[in-house]
Amino acid sequence: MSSVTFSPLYRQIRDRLVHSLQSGEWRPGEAIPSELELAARYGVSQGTVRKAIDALAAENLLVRRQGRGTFVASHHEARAQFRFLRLRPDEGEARQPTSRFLDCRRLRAPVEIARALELKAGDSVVTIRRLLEFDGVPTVLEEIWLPGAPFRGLSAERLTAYSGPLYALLETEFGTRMIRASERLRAVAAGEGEAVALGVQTGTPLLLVDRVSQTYGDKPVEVRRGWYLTRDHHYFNELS
Amino acid sequence: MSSVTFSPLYRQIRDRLVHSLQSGEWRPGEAIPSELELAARYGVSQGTVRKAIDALAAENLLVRRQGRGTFVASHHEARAQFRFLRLRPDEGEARQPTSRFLDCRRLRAPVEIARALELKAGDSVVTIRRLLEFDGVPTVLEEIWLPGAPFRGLSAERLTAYSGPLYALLETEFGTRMIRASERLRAVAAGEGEAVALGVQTGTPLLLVDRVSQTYGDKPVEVRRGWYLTRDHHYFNELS
DNA sequence: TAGTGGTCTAGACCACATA
DNA sequence: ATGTGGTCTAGACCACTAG
Repeated sequence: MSSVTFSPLYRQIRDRLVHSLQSGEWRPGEAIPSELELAARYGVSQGTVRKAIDALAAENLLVRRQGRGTFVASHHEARAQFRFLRLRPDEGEARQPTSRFLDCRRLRAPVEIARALELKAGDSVVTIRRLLEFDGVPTVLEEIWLPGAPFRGLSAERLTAYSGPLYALLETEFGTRMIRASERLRAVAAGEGEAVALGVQTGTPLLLVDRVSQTYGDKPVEVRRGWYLTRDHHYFNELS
Repeated sequence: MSSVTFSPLYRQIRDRLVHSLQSGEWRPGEAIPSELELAARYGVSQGTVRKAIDALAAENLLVRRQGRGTFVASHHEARAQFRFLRLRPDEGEARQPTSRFLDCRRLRAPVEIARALELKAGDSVVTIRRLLEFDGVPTVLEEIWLPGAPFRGLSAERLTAYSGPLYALLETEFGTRMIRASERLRAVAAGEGEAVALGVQTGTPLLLVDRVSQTYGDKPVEVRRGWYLTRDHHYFNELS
């Protein structure tokens, strides 16, 4: 086998596990089969399955729980709540924001959005605008873009009826799980619209956060732009 | 052994390896002994040493190179250059900035700095101000605070004579290696000083980055505040 | 060719959760 | 008591690097 093609067994097992996750064979929050069962199924040793699962646990696709089993990660779990929202209060514990939905429309994808979501120009997309409030204080204004097809039933009513994290809703109701995202941050001056929404003066410095999220297979399925008011909060990041 | 105290063998080996790194037994860039040698030294199997090394490689303290050996990570390596500088150009490849040192003074630690560095109020500290330029464009203004004792010989001349990354100099000349850092980001308006240094108008939105860096044993050894001009650059972050 | 890390296996035993 | 993941071992063989 040529060296550029070489892929160790545990990597192949990892990929088959991802395929099972992607196909919905095991759903978020559920346990996957035990290591010994999987070893038997794939005809490899337990150690090889273990290494494959270790890799997926490191990627946060699976969660190991000693004595209980290995579970498919879910945005409904408490530990996942702050993985994709890095804003923290300057003082005190991080708290769950409440979201106020301002808008939810379907339209044809603008060129920029289409490119980021790997759609054809003119394909249908859903756009959402919302305001996140911490303890009643408007702190983040967000503009979200999703491909229309996988989120056909998404509407303002559906969003308003739900109180948890958006990604949890998308995971449960539409079977699309966000597993990774990349963000680009900038400092900008608040425009008219942002200023009104966040209750600050035009020109106030805001943290602009552009995000592209991906699901299984590195497929981009969300584009998001957020304006963060960092008067009493900050964006937290660990470098290692 | 009570469950709160339980520490697996590979974890103990990991800690002994860290101790050897901290004591300078193996220096940045050098190879550590082979897995079999270490297994013999510690009286455990190769597999256990392997797991300990895997953990340290995941923490970026060691770097594995198949066929060659395992090496102590160093800030002199190309792969480390952008681990602690997350600013990237909006267009094109990331390039190494040049730094212009504005100031380097020794003084008694202000209360805030002393607390962050776990010093006694009044202990000696070194403070550095510098400007990072990308392709000649001033883009980051930084104010750095280091404890005085470990960096006794640090001076403006020493800094100016050196052209590489600051952490590489601190590692080589003073034996202190930064291994981890946490950052807090905010958007702020440029004050008089920042505006002049960066060549922008007062009030221009800037990305304010506050960092605390740690060396072995989670000991904080650097406090840094940076003002990032995000006109043509952005702060990049991966969420997973 | 020798030495290094990388993969894979088989088996024993430990820690933890649940019934 | 049972079943799960977690640890540890010993040994065989593969992939890669360097002399």
